[in-house]
Amino acid sequence: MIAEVIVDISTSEIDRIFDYSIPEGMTLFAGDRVKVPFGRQKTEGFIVRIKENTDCSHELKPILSKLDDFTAVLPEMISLMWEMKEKNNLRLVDLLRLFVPAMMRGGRVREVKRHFVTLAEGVSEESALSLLKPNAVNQRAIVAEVGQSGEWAAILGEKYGFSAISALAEKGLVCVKDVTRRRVPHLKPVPDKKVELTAEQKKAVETIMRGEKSENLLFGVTGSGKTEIYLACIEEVVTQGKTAIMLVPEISLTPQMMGRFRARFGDKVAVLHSGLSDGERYDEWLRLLRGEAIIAVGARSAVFAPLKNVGIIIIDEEHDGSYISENNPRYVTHEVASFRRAYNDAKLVLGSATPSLETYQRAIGGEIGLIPLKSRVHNTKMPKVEIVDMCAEIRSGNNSILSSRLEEELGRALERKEQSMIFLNRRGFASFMICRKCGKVMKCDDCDVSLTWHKEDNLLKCHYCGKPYPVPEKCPACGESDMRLGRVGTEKVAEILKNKFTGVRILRMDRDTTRKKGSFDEILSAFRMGEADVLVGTQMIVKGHDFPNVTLVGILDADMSLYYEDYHSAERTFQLVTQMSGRAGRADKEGLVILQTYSPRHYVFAFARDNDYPAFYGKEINIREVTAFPPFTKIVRVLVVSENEERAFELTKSMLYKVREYQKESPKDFVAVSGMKSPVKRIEGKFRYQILMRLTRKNEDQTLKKIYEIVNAEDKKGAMVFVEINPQNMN
DNA sequence: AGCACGCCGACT
DNA sequence: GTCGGCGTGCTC
Repeated sequence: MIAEVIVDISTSEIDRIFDYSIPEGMTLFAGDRVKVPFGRQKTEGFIVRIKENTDCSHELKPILSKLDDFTAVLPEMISLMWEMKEKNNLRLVDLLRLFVPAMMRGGRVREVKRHFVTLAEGVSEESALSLLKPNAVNQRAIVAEVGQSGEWAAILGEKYGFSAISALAEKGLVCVKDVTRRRVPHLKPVPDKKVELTAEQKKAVETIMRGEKSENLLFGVTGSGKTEIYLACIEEVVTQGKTAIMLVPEISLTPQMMGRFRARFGDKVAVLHSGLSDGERYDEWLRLLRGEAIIAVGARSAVFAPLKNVGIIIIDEEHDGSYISENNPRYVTHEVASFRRAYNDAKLVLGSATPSLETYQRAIGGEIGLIPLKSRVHNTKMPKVEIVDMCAEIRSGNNSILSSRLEEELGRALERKEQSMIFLNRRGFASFMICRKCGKVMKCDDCDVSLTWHKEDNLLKCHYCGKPYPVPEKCPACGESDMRLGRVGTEKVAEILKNKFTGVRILRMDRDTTRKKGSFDEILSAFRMGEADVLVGTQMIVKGHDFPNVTLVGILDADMSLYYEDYHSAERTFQLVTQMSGRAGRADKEGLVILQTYSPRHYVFAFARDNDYPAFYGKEINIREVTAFPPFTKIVRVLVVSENEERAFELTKSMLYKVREYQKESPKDFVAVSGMKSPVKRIEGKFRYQILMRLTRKNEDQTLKKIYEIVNAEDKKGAMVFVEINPQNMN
């Protein structure tokens, strides 16, 4: 027999099938990991198929050995691998690596064996206690603690002394065994208040499980009880003997939600997220593969959980950017989930209060089901949102980042001894140009997308059509000469607050203050405990935890994401304002949100203030259609990276020429094609050039295939080429 | 990714 | 005369 093997070396030239002969007496399956001779060395590889014959002309080398005592990659995942290669032009090894915990590769798996103490066979807690003298306090305590379930010797020894354990073992009352220790991620179970579902929730569960659509958008605001619905659906799936995957955004892996899953489903839950150690991740993964755990909860990579017979996949906060992997194997969690849903004939649930335009469009169009949740479970009121015109502030002489209105309300909140959150909208380092007086932002005439400043040639450029514009000296709208590139920092804001309000206690949360592991939770819990009056932070304070004592939320420079140079910006801003508003006044107190902006009349803010997603959607989708942006088109970026600028340039030019040739052949498949330097021209000493195009949806699969062909045919020596579909950021 | 084969400068 | 520089070519 012959095995098709993908060798575990991540290079494009080697990323193809190599045939090996299977030695007599070795049983192997597709998905097994094996050791193989490769060239003059030995390497690990993945079997992707077993077959009878080979097309290979020379003699095959034999497989040396099987690496694990289980099949690491499910047949489903091998199908998924081919699908993802076809759709995204990814390397097969990179995909296989995604399916398997990093720790397994390179023969680094070591099972940790530890002494585990249980009651000896035929010995009950009572009988053991009756045999022990009353003064053998430690031994009696150990017996009581070991009870039915057993305990680790290390833990018992620390509390009661190791001699007591050995004494008990000597008497034959307990049994000490070497057991592979499971590195369980520590999760405090939260009391699972299993409440009766409301009629609305019951109906939602019914529609998800037995409705006509197998994919549904669960559309409801924070506090509308989505988690209850998820739990109920999973419970039902589990009683059917099937498994479940629950996905949450990376940052909102709140201990609360995890805790509720653990409380409801106990050991049946395995968690998979980036915070785990390699060992923990491996153990949890193996429990899923072996069927010891049947519910996978985690961030985007958990969508690859090695579960058979999946009954339901849930993507909570489906609009969240963390569901899109931006590096090496680039993938969109929804697409993977959709594949697994179909493969297993399972249910797929997308949950959000502010769905991505694409998802909502699919729901409205009837492609997937739409389940709206209207009522908030605890009947809390949505906060009042006030929009403050920052240009008016400047005109009236206030040059501070804080509007007088926000300052006033901050003072009041401090007096009332209530907490406030100040959100600073700073993302990426792309700089747009804004007039400090009238708020005019420089935009592309053709694309209605704000222009980005390119440092090298001091030009403003459109990232979608490549058109360059000179940097204006005066505002073209009002003639003001104070045109600036927008940018602020949390440190600065904290400093200003300290000067304005003496004695105010401030916590800062951004990339800098959360670098250390665990500091994220530390800051949040300190704030919850009331150790500070104001929390100043970036993106990361938006999600997750609710703080019952927060009644004021300030959003500084809400436009920062609005004029961020991509077409998503309005959508992102809406999501952000909505979520940030959800932080204010969640309990019995009414909340206030002060939203500072240079463009107070922008439609996003009105819709966000009224909490009217459908209206926002209606407006935004119309703009996308008129301007030919996703979801009506697909944006494709071919990024060329090389240490040699000439090489990057030539390669880009050559591919651009071929793309243009193809565009001439079928012009209807393209909206736009352009080639230019990447906005950030040099990263880590490597020059970056790019080809940007927008494809119409009708023929996108074929057009993409053609683009992949062009890229793959190119001789890429001395350079790297990446093809990105709908890239989130375009540095 | 490795590791060999291959064709040009400073050393016993 | 040889030892070794790392350029490029191949791996079932």
